Order: sequence, then C-alpha cells, then structure tokens
Amino acid sequence: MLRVDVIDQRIISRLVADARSSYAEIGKAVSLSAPAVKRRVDRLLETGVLRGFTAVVNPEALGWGTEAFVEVHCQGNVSPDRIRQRLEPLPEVVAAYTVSGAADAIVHLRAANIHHLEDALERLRAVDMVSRTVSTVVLSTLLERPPAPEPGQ
Amino acid sequence: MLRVDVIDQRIISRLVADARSSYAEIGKAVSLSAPAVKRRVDRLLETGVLRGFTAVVNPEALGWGTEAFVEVHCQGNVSPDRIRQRLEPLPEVVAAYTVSGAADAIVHLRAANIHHLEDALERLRAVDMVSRTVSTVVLSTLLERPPAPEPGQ
DNA sequence: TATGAAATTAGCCGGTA
DNA sequence: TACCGGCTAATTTCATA
Repeated sequence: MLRVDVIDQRIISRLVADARSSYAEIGKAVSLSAPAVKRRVDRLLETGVLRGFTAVVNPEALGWGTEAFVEVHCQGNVSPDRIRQRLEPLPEVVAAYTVSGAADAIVHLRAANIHHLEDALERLRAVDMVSRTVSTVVLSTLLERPPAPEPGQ
Repeated sequence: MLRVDVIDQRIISRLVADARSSYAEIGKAVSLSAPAVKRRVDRLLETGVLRGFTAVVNPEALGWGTEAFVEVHCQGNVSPDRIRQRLEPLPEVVAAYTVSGAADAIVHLRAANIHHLEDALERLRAVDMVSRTVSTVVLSTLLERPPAPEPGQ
C-alpha cells in the first residue's frame, strides 16, 4: 500500500524540482506514457507519499524578513496535540516539533521584522502551558532544500 | 521591481495551496483571465517573489523518519558562505541558518533512522571548522506550513 | 479576445504475475 | 483475477498573436 519503486522516486524527483512540469515531459524522462505517469502520481497522492504541490515563495519578498527558532519549555506534562492546538492559531509559527532534551518543543517563527518577532514571541509566551522560552534569531539562511528522494542509507 | 499587490497575494495563496492548479482556475478565483494570471506569475518568478514550484513529500513514506536540529559551534571567524560550502555536500542537511547567540549555525538534519542520523552527525562533526555540536532529536512534527501571504504586521 | 497547439483525463484493451 | 501500461478520443488548458 505504500510501495514506492525506482520509477516513483524519479517521478517524485521531477515533481520536487518542478511541480508544474507536464506528465508528458515527466513521462519522457522515465520512459512512460503521460497517462501512466498520472496514474502513478494519483496513487502517490492517495497513499500519502505525496502530500501535494506548492509554490516556493521568497519570504523576504513578501515582507517576512525575520525568523527565529524558539525552544519552548512547558510546565507539567503536556500532550503534543495540545501544544499543536495552542500554536496553530499563531500565524507566525511556520513549524513546530516536539523534541528530546531539555526543551519540550522547538518552534520556527517567521515575522516581518524584529518588532513583529518580539510581538509574536510575547504571544507565544502568553500561551498558558509555556513556562520559558529560549530564542535564537536567524541571521542568514545558508541552505534550504527538500530531502533527497531516496535516503542515503 | 518587487511590487506585490493584493491580487498577487491571492494568486500566491492559490499556488501555495496547489501549485498544479491551472491559470484559468486561479483566474476565476481572482476575477482575471488566464493570460493575465500567467503574466503575473511570470513576473513573480522573474522578480524572485516566487522561487518555483515543488512537490510536498511525506518524509516518512520515503524512509526519512528521523530528524534533528543541531547547533553548530565553529572555531574562529568563519564566513557564512564557507559554512554553506561545507554543509552543501551532506545530503542529510535539509536546512541551515547562521544565528545569533552562542551557536554559529543551526542545521536541520533528516535521516532514515537513528543510526543514519548518528552517521550524518559524525560527518557533520568531521567538517574542519566545526568545534562542537549540540543535537536535539525531533520526536514529532506538530506543525509545518508555508508563511502566510501577507505578514500580520 | 480568439485560435492553433499541447496537455489532461477517462475509457478500453492487452500482457503478466 | 488484479495490476500495470499503452493507446485513443473528447475536453480543457496553454501560449501565441
């Protein structure tokens, strides 16, 4: 049900590189007809291997020039689902993870500027379960890329 | 040159939600003809507001089940560009940022499993400029989403 | 806006495990 | 039988002018 063969991986690679390329074009690269490619893509979407297709936007161009990673420490035992529920309404949260170690979660924030970031941090700290936060402001983005289609190991 | 109006924002929203939707479909939503939408999208790509289109893959489905954030401490003064050059060859690095604070950089790693992650960490630590690393293993992903088309502030 | 070219998509058939 | 791919045709979409 979650079988992904070599051809699927090559199709995924193509779609990761350019999600708007046509099935015919992809088919030429993997020696398949366009309908065959569509069938595989539909199956990959259905089985959840592919979650969808999206545009990659330049955050700075949209006025999201400032970002930070925030370690969130919670008081008491909090379920991951409850943390997610509280973080979801904050529009500045672009990603959040529960983690091992001292902190309970790592939250990736994006804001228009330092003042906006400060404001977002304040709202994050105001979430009832949050007891302490440790922020690390991003100075520059060195690298951002999708995971390779097949794990190296 | 980097002007983005309200209609552009709505087009970007649509493309972020589904990069494979047709220009005609987007046009219907923003009350524009398909060629008009195409002109705007082309312009957004040219000015760098849109970087491209990509498929969102389920990392677990492809065997990338383990991830970690790593604080990297470097010895001496190292330029961001040099750090990027050294990180780029490591396929497990999906994102990297220079940051303020004690650490010099934060690296987002994705691996097939804990053993693979350990292996990748070892290769990261072997990079000459790296003096110390602090790893935080991700237990679960609470949230992952693109930034909203317009900043809240 | 309109027109030719290209892509999408559903249906049908054949080969194979 | 179930699965997978190719082929065809109707429709939609694209990219010109």
